Amino acid sequence: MPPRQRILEAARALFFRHGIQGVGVEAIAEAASTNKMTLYRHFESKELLVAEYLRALAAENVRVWDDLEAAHPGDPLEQIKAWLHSVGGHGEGIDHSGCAMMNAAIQIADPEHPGRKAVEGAQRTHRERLIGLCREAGLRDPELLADQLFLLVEGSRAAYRSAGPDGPGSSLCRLAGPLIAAHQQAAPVPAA
Amino acid sequence: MPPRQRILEAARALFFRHGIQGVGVEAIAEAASTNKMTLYRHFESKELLVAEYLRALAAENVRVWDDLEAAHPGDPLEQIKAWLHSVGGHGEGIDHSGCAMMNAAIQIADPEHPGRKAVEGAQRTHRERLIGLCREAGLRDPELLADQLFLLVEGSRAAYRSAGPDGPGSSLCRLAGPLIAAHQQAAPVPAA
DNA sequence: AGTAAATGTTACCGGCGGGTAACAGGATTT
DNA sequence: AAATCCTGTTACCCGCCGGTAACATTTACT
Repeated sequence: MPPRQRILEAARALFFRHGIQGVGVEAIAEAASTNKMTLYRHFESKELLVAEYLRALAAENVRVWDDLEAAHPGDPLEQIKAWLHSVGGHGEGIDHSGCAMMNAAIQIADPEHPGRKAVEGAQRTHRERLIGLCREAGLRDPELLADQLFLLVEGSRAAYRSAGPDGPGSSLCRLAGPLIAAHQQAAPVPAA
Repeated sequence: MPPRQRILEAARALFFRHGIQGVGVEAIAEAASTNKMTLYRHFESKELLVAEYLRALAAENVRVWDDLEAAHPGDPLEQIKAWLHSVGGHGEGIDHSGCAMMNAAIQIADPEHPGRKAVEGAQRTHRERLIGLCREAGLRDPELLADQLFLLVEGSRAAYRSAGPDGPGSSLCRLAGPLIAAHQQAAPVPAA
């Protein structure tokens, strides 16, 4: 396996565990079974390494969506549900890329950091894809529902960090289910 | 104003702008119109300063709830709506303490950090208070609705960081409104 | 084989950040 | 006025971290 890929993989694992600012380049190189020098032959600086790490994260994020589409072709509603299940459950097989994305968005305070564009772009395409799926599924108020689900998922990730795996974020499907069901009805919610 | 309070206030401002790891003790002291030495006479270490900063944040968080209760006595539903409005809108007058709480939860990777207990406790009481209000308001499925609102708000804060003030987090009230309305009906949501 | 490219190794630099020592000045109490 | 407490100032230590130089080593290509 080429060292560049090993470095990105090691960076990913360490960034997720200790935070972006919490890990030094030397630790990354060591975890990648190489040294600082070769790291700097592949990446100009730590900033750009972080940026590329985030781009890779974004790429994997869309890959998750593509896999879901391949698993449930022509069934957008099932894709949404499968996605909720893949980010909301606990145990193994969970997609943590979105969570890592959110961590990066918070840990990178500098608005000029090259990684911020990657994060913002990923979140944007993420949301648009969700809106598209809600629309394809023929759900009422697709934009509204998509934003609700989007925030629910982001909140679930945040709660995972602050309340642990047993917090309110663990029951994403239970929380999102009635929301989706409410948008499957033909009539809008009656006013109070 | 006593230096201890000035330091906490300066720390709060700087932590919010540049992140906890992004600001050094010297910058905090300088922003508090004092120096590093007096800072260390009031706080054993940066870790403990952070912990106390988070405790103060948690205290202000419950104060916000108390203010809401005082503003709408005996009307839990209005308290909830006012709270959503205070964290969801943009411009001035927004409560950023919860957002700072979430930032801290993500920026502090070390599970042994003394500030983590403050964060976890704050989130717990926060959620419990929300559940209590939903129950008092006579809403259906108060725990479910409370968790939905909780995640929606957390997600809104996260989106604020990754998508800016005009992202999906800006329309919290619009997103949460139908959710609350759905729980005001007597009959449960019909199965699909 | 021989050459070029990529990798490994060591040592180093400069800066910064957390934390402390020692002393000087100001305020308060009795 | 004396003693005490709190504050301000300066200087310093140590370790880490981002980044680089120089050279040795291996790999790969032809």
